[in-house]
Amino acid sequence: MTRAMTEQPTRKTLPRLDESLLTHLPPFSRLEKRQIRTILDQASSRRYESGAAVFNEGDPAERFYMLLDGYVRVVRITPTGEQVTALHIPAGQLLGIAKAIGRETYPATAMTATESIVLSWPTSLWDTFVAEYDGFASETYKTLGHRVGEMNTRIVELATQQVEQRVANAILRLINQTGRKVEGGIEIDFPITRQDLSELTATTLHTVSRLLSSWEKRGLVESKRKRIKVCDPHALVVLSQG
Amino acid sequence: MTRAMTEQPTRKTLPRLDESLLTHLPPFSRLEKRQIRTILDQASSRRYESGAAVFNEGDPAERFYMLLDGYVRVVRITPTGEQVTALHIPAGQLLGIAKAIGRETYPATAMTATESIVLSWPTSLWDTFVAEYDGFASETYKTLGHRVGEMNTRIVELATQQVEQRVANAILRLINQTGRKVEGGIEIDFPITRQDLSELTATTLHTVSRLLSSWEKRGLVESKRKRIKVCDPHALVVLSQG
DNA sequence: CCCGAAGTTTGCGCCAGAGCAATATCGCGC
DNA sequence: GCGCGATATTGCTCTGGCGCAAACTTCGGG
Repeated sequence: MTRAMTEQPTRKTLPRLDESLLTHLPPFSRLEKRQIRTILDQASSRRYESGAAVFNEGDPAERFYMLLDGYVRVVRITPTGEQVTALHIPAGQLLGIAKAIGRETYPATAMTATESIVLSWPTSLWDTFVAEYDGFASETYKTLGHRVGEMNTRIVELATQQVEQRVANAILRLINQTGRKVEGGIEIDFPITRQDLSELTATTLHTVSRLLSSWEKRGLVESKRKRIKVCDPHALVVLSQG
Repeated sequence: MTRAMTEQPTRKTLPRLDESLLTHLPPFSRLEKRQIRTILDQASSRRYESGAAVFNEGDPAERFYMLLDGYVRVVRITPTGEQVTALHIPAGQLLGIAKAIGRETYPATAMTATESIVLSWPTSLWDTFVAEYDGFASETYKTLGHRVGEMNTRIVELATQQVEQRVANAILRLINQTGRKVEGGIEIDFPITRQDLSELTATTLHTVSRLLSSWEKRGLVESKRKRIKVCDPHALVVLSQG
């Protein structure tokens, strides 16, 4: 139920950032090398441990971020201390873009799911980015649109599907976003606990554990501590349609 | 469970639109009378019966809309035909703003909950509006931000609250958005069925009916067919916190 | 190598709320 | 004023999955 609050990320400015970090990322892909240089020179870079908070729900939105490497979970914490995961963000996406939707504070907490590398800029630069950099605004809003779609899907799932289907869907989505092909199947390439999955699917870690056990018996998945490998994706898809 | 699809809105261009329709609405409030005139001249206006679809999920987003009067429910329909209400939109807000989030199609269906009056413009004008009209973009994104917040809240509610709390919350939200003060309480000022409420809270009409009956016995609400009046809002708030 | 913390598995009982079904009521159209 | 379809109420049953509890496994640190 309640989870320990993990804390404080070690700040660390990396030597010097290379332009190639950004050139292939959608929000920046239409920009000149020179522009990217400017952007990088204004950025700070930070490494976060796994489980660290990049920003917290309700904090003033002083910076916006680009996740260079790792995974981030966007979670909300209820008055009773339960966590609900609203979204998973893979490397290469912006986060903390409260400004884009006219907010002064972050609407949710962002926690790293693995060790992660993050760039950030002060929110005061947001308007400049939007105005000066071709494609930045439109790509950002595309990301936003995608997230809205995901949230919508999650609402529909929560409203209509059984737990088994939700868990199957969640795993499939993780596999799609972050699957790594391995011997005998596809693995979610970051550590994920039963607890994490239960927060993602609005159930308990017990139920998730039972489901995984049962699937493992049937040969659909294999899982060790914090690792899940899907051996028969198609069967999972069938399950998820229920 | 499944609902009849109601259909086709009667098109009707009203005589001539008055500038005062828009001057006080946030997206247009900073504009000159002259600009508003231009905007109105490009708009078409339409009246929809209660229960009509303004646009459907998946349709190409050819127009965007401003709800002048009435209420609109934004719903998604599952493969099995169940409806899930994602959002309620009161008069004075934009809808169908797929373009704002980089989408080419509408992500959900918008159905009127009452007879409604709607203005619309071709999506091709979107960029012009954003570029030419001061405050239009920022107000739009504020609306969007607000909706994202609502969706988030709904996810958390679905994930953590009991049915009774969800129904109480839903009613309170409707009262806040659209409450009309009447003799002995506050009433939701559009017709809403048990079925509608169940789609809003991801439960069944039976359960909603039972809850309302029980609340009525305790004097918290009074309800007739399609009408709900809250007599003791505070008690409902207490319930909703559970 | 051992210990403790974190993560996982599994059994059991229970209950909120869904499903089913029958009946009652409302209000519109003719 | 009547009849029918849409809406609402209520009783009964059945079950998914949660809460609780206890044991087991894995891993990292000293």
